[in-house]
Amino acid sequence: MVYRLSTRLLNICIASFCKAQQLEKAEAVIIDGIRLGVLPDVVTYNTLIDAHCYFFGTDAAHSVLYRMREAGISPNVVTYNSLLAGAARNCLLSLCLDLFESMLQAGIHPDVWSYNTLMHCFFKLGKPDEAYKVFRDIILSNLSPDPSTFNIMINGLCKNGYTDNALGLFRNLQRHGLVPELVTYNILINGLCKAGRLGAARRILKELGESGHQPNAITYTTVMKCCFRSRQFEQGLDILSEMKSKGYTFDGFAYCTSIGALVKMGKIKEANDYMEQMVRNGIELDLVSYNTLINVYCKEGNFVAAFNLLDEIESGGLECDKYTHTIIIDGLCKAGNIEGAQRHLNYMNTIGFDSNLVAFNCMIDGLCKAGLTDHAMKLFESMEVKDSFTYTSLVHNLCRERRFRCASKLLLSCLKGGMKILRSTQHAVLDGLRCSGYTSEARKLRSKIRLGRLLH
DNA sequence: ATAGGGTTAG
Repeated sequence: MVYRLSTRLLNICIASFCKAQQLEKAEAVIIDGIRLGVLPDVVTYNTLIDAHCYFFGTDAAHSVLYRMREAGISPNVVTYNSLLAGAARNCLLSLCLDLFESMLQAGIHPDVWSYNTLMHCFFKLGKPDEAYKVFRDIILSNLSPDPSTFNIMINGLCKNGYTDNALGLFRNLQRHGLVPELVTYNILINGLCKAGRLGAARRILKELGESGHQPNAITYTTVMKCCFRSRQFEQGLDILSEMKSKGYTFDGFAYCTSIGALVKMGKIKEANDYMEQMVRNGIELDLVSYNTLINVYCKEGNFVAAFNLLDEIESGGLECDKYTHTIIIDGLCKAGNIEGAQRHLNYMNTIGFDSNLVAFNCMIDGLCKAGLTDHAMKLFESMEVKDSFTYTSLVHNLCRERRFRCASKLLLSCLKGGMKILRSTQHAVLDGLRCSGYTSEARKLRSKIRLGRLLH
């Protein structure tokens, strides 16, 4: 009895060190315990494995598993679930499947958590059919699905483009008398909104209000983002002030959503206020937050501060990504520093981001606006992938320079690539050709545009 | 455990 109690205490102690990411202290406690005659048990090792998965990855966790077996302790379903979660987090599908296999071979029955994790992994890798098979297995087996099963399903269906199925599953739950959790509502509202189904999203939001759940900060951030995404800026700002006045705590997500929208609206001063508040409140900055802040600095022309943050990212052990570089390049272009932008673009290419389409688009647009159209054309020709942004910048600028035949050529290759381009852009080219006397060219272009519409 | 945040043209 005394022994069991001690092991429990040992495990509680180890769990708190693991949670604080002090794994060497956890190990030291194990050694002390052994010295005192208190041996680690399966819970001890499971705690360690879970923490290793989280902080150091699956390989580290597997070496703990090895030590566990050496110590003569057999893994159980919890052990495997931790390993599965680690593998799923890193999208290591084949590892997930291997773990399932060895679990079965060891005679350990997977539980709902195991299945949920596998399902989530399939969804994350864009394999909704496989995920659905797992879901069916849960239903057909004598395990019963838990609320997370449905949340993972609804989220996965939304993320993979099956919004209607997600909505259907949600309604099915309600028909069976199950009360959806707040998470479920949040998942569905976000999914519907991203699919452009604003009416349905609003309906679910209303139902959430009638459900007895209190919306949380995530609900507010989600809905706010929905408004901004659909360019309903005033409504988004209303939700922002409601969130503030109701005393919700802002985390990095809420701040970044608000700051990003304010920058887009040109409210740089307000964006800066929120930025200062965010830092003052001690929000730990991750890469997305850094990028958001760098964007604010760029848009207010404070490139010293922007580049300082760039250094801070790297010295803090994070790595700039394509967003960081795009924000810098676009910022320099918009501030009229074309040479600086070109320099950063070259630098970006040398460090391996040479297929950053958005950054190239920003550079093209910047060159165009600076009147360096030929330079922009050269860059355009060197690009392997182009999209409608690329074409729109160039076509508009060529029209401005009254080079309508060149614009027409580009417009055609854009349409031939199956890319959508605004009617107003097409009309700019057509009208330009007509007004400058190229009537037959205009006619030809118009019929080709019509043909293109039929084909795509 | 499952939910929310960052970049470009007109």
